[in-house]
Amino acid sequence: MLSAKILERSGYLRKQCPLCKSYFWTLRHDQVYCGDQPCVPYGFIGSPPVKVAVDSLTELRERFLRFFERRSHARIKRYPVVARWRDDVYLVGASIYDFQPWVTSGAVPPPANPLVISQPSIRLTDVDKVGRSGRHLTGFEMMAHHAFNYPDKYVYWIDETTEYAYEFFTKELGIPPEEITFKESMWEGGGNAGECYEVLVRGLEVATLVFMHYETKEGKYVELPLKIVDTGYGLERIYWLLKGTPTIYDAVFGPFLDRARQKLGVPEPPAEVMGKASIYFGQMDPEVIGLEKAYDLIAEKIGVDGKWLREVFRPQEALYVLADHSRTVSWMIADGVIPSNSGAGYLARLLIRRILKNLKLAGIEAPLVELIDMHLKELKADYPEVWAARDLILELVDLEERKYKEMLKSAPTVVKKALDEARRKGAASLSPDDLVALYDSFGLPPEIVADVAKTQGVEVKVPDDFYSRLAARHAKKEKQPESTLVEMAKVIDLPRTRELFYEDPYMRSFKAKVLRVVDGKYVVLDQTAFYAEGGGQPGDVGVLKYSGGAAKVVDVQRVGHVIVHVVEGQPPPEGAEVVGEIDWERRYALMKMHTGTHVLIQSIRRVLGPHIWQAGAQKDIPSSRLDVTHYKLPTPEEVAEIERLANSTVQANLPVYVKIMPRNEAEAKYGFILYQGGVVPAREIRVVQIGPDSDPYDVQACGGTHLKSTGEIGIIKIQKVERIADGVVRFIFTTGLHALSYIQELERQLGQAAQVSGGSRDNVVEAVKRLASRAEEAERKWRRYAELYAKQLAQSLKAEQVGRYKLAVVELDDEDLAKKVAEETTGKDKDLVLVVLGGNKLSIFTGGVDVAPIVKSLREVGFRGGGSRTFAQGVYSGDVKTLIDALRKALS
RNA sequence: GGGCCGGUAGUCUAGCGGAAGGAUGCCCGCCUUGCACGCGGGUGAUCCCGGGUUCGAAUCCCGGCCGGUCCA
Repeated sequence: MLSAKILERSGYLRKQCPLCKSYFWTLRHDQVYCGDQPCVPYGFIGSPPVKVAVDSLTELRERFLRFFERRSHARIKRYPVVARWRDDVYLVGASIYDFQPWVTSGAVPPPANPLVISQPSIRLTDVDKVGRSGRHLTGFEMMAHHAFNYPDKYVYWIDETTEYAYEFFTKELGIPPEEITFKESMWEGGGNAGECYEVLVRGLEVATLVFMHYETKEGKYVELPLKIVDTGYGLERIYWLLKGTPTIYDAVFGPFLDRARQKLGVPEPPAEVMGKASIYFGQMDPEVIGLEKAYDLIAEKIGVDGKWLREVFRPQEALYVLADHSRTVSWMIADGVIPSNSGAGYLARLLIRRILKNLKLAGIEAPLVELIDMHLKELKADYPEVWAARDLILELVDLEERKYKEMLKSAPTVVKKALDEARRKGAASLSPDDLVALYDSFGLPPEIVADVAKTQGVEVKVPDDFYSRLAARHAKKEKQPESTLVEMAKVIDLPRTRELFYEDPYMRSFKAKVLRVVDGKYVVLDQTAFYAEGGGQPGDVGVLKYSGGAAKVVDVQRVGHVIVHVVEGQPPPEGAEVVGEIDWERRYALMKMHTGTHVLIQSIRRVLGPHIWQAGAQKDIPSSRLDVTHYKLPTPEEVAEIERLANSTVQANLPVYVKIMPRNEAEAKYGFILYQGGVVPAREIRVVQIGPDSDPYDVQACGGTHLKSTGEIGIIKIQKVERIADGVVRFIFTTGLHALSYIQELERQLGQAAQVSGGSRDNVVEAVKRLASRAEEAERKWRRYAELYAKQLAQSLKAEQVGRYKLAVVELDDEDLAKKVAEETTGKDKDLVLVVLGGNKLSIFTGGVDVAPIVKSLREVGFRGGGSRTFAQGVYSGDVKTLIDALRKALS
């Protein structure tokens, strides 16, 4: 039982729902059901529970935040929707995501305690229901207050949290207490769990109050030292409740929908029908009973024609999808997501394609860019950062729309091909498996396939379970856990290795003591200057010298809190004193690469735009690579500009500072742009800053070894840019002396090319062009003469009459020429059998003579080969004369 | 990161073990006041690259590269 003082004090009763068996608290003696979907229908549509003047989402959000500020919560700025501080999810799906895992695990203190926030969140789990159910959104704001209770610092818990909710809904919003139901439930997610209240008003869940205090381990609940108040108030849901509109979309996107309807000439939906449908839709799950059946059921309940209902609904649904998805996509792009075929980018593409598909199926023809631009103007006030990314959003949407149209254009051909194939196999239409294959390989949604097939006169039935079939095809494979170099258990008792490479990145040799040797090749020291692989920088190599020998260090890895040296040769004995020497030339080159990477990504960002984020990087010699998010291959001019900017930064010889900072402080000061290299798992993070405090060029969280100043990089040379995936561009570059070698190599090749082409270095291009045109000319001439020669040969060909056929034998080594001769002769004379001999190869060309019996007889005398009706080819062994005789015999 | 599909004239596409075919474009001519259409002729392809199987590979197999798409 989950109880709260405010409920008991106010006279709430605890009851059990006869349908879902949940326990709930209510003031109404006559309330039987829990008040949640699907046990009860919505009761607020057309008649909201209060007449309170809340005119916009902005106002509601502000009232919520102020309400908690007045109750001593610190207001926190919203986090990005892209969860760059986590490696387990792409997008933020709830306000608590902002604090997982570092705060929730207790490793990092929260930015304030208690705090209040309104966090834009994205959830794609119910994406198929958006636009249809009347209440599902892919993007929403979760308004939340959080309190983190530590063993030594208590903030507040169930009683206060419930009272806040009670007061917010009753006093701030003026909802009568008897309208509010608190349903008890259990919440689980992200490895944590706890009891919770679902706050319900007239059938709509408007908030969830989670009391998180368990960790889930092997299916069991383990009490956490930290007790976290995790609440979520749905901004859009509450606004809908207050407005009582037929769907949540009408409430949230009302002004936009009006303008869109006007522009597209889509009539206002009949509010009463929409409202009723929304209520019924809320109570059924179209995935389970099937969408078509759901429509029919609803039509029946409302008392209208099913076909009519569909016609009314389809364009409205399309607009709802447009409104919801376009806001979500805008959030994503503004946060640096580039639509692509993998990663978070795929999710953005998915949403854009869903919009396009729905508009098309509803028969709405309008450029998506214009519709989205219209929406952006509505979003401007609430989301200024979205407005700032307007140009990028529109460009990317336009790009996606064009790609999608391109795909649709290919649809008739693809569908026709699939139909032909199906017919060949004896099927009259496309099977569900065919549809899945078409979607998988070409991205053609089954509805569109059905549409296209119809125009080709074939009915295709789209199965209701299409998407689960698709899922089955992509059944997950077991991911094998990454094996660590050395079993953690074998080094867990050792003290943390002292990291000399951080204390002095320029240290080349050091003295240390051998603490342990595992399996004769893994050496752990008490301290080391060998950098352990991490952050895209390879581990160092070098040597460990000790009295009586030396061992080569070939790799260095972190295992837990110690650093393991992988050695070849006789390892030093445990307890020995060693002198470690690192391969400084290599290491120094890698430092140039690493600092160079930071300079480069910032230069790319400054040239191409703020949507540039690191998508991966590997430092190596002689070349390194840096993958960034960008939607097209940069032009040679852009690359040149990036190089110029990067090298002027090198020349400016900016200082490079490394600071260890508390996570919250660093995030507050620099923002999430810190996390270019991925997740940094620590309470304190290592910040690498290039340039002075007053005007830093670049700041990143990074665990690598860096130079003291950018001048040491020497030079940054981009060698190649390539698109490794949609939305990801790879820069291959080099620095320092490796860059010099590269340039020298280019020069050497240029010199050679000049020599071969007979020009000088200054005019190689001219010389090569000349060569190419000469080659072309020669080719043309060769063709002409070959043609002439073939004609000549054809004319001088002596054919002997054999039976009713003519036989000609010619010796030719050139297959192309032989073909030409054959064209000349067999085309004119249908009775001619032309035999071309070349080496031990033999070809027979005829104009119309069946070659099969000839080949058969030739095989008997050493010929191996075959061919079509009028052509044969093969090799022979033995005497030519025998062969020709056999031929004559076969012909006559 | 993984699965699926594909890569043949400038562009689109057929062929899927036996002489690389069509459409469109381009060039020339005819028709026309001119353009477009129409007609006749011509031009244009290392069948993505490398290896293997075969007498013979665009076609089958293996490995790359590139593109598309779906799923994480």
